[in-house]
Order: sequence, then C-alpha cells, then structure tokens
Amino acid sequence: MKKNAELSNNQRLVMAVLEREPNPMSAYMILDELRGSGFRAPLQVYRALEKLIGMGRVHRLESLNAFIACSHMSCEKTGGTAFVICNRCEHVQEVCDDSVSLFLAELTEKTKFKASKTSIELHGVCDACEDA
Amino acid sequence: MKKNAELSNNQRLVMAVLEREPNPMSAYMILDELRGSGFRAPLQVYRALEKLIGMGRVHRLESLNAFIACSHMSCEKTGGTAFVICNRCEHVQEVCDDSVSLFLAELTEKTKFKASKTSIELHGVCDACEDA
DNA sequence: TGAATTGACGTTATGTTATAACATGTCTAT
DNA sequence: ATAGACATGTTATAACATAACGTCAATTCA
Repeated sequence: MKKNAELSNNQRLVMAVLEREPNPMSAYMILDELRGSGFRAPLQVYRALEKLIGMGRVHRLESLNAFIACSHMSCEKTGGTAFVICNRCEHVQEVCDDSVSLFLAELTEKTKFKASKTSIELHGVCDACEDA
Repeated sequence: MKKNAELSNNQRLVMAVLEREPNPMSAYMILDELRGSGFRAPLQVYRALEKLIGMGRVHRLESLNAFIACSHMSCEKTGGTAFVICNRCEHVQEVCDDSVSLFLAELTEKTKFKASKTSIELHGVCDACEDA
C-alpha cells in the first residue's frame, strides 16, 4: 500500500470530513455528512477508509468502531500508536513515541510474535474533564 | 460489580461454553452453542457476558468483537492485560505482567488521564504458525 | 407481613456496523 | 486497442448490539 499517493475523489471527501471533525466518527456519521456530495451507500465510505488507513492518514478505533484523522501527519513511521480516549468529551490523544514502540517491541519479543497490527486504546476521563 | 459472586444460571452456561473453547467466540457463536440449553435471543448472551466481564472472568477482544475466558483465574488484580492474537490459528496469549501495568501507568501519567478501561491487542503471526 | 427494591430472565423489535456480489467506468502501459 | 489495475456505484444481506417492555423470585426493612 502506498503511503502518500494522491487521493481519489471519494477518499478526498472522506478525509476532508474527518479532518473537520476533531472527535472520532463512525462510518455512518461520515456517510451522512457526505450524502450532499452524492454518497449513497456505506461501502463508499468503507472503501475510502480502508485506503486512508493503509496510507496512515486515518486510524480506526477498535473499541469505538470509529475513525479519526491521524494527528501526526501520518504517523506510520513509528512502531505503534496509543489512543487515549475521554469518555466525557470524546477527545482522543494520539500517543506515538518511543515508549509505545519499546513496549510493543518487548511484548512481541517476549511472546515470540510477529505483529502486523496493533491497537492500544485507553478509556477514561481526561484532565480537562476531570477538573471541570 | 462483585468479583467472585456466584454465577446465575445463564452466566454459568455462557462461562462453560467459553471455558470449553480455547479461541475467541462471538456472542452469536455462544448463542448457537446454547440453543440446546434454551437460549433464544442475543440478549441472553450479552447480559451474561456483561456480568462475567465485570467479574474479570471473561475478556472482550475489541478488535474481533469476540470474547474469551480469562486464562489467569481472573486477572483483574493487575493493571492491565495485553492480548496477542494470531491471525492464522486464532490462538490468543494473554499477557498480564508488570511490563504492561508499568507501560499503562507511564502513559496515563504522561497524558494526565484517569483510565477506567484499557485494551491492548496485537495481531500477527505466532511462533508456532511462523515455523509451520 | 407486606410494600418496595433489586436483579435475573424472556421476548420482540430495532438499531448499528460491515461486507458480499455484481456491474460499470477510467486510466495507463504495452 | 487491449489487458490490467483501481476506483466507483448499487442492491442486498450478514454480523454485532441494544431498547423497551413485561415477568418472576429473592431480599430488605418499615
């Protein structure tokens, strides 16, 4: 999968919706946003998402069945990303540093495992919501 | 949620199915196993699962929409669990040691976050399948 | 004791998320 | 020009999950 290819029409539309919206969106929320642009079926969204995820421009949040634009200008360069998801405000912090890739490296070594995909997601309450 | 309560009838049936099956099962697979025992609707399964998860006796694998019996005699004592899931044989290793809880502790401190639920799931190929 | 609460259970219907299968169009390299 | 790759459009359906309602049995505590 190429990482920085030009986007197709549908891919561009889906990407634009995700970039406008700071919080995670379900595929069906994206679909509704794009009905005005001619989208009619879930597959149009899912197909675009699949490509965008492959390019590292969008992440899928497994615990929410939702999608969010990568906040790192495509963070695929590193070993992995952790998502810290506030249950109150829905805000997602994307953590993508050495501590994450080191942890994953240790874990795969310990378990003798070749990982091709990882998902680290924390749910709870963020600092801002806790204070409020 | 009590951790070691007696199980209700339905909870016991669902637990028994999960304990027989080493690999993750979807709620509907569990339902099908239990039709002979009088189960008729998904809610019967989901309600039992919810309690069992609360007790720490079952884990939900977010990336699979599936469920698996805890392999640690209820591992809720520790800070978190990582699941290492082979895409070939479907076998799941449950890792639940200090490295996991330390990683999570660092991460929540760094992000000033109060985590109430965590999900760490790796997909790839396990050692046995790699050799084969 | 008996009214109130709680929690498990059953059932129907519905909501939400995701993919299968098939047809068409469009670009590009040879 | 034609084969291949990829994007698209459409209909139907599969797979996962919960809402809303009602029933029942056990517990508690006034």
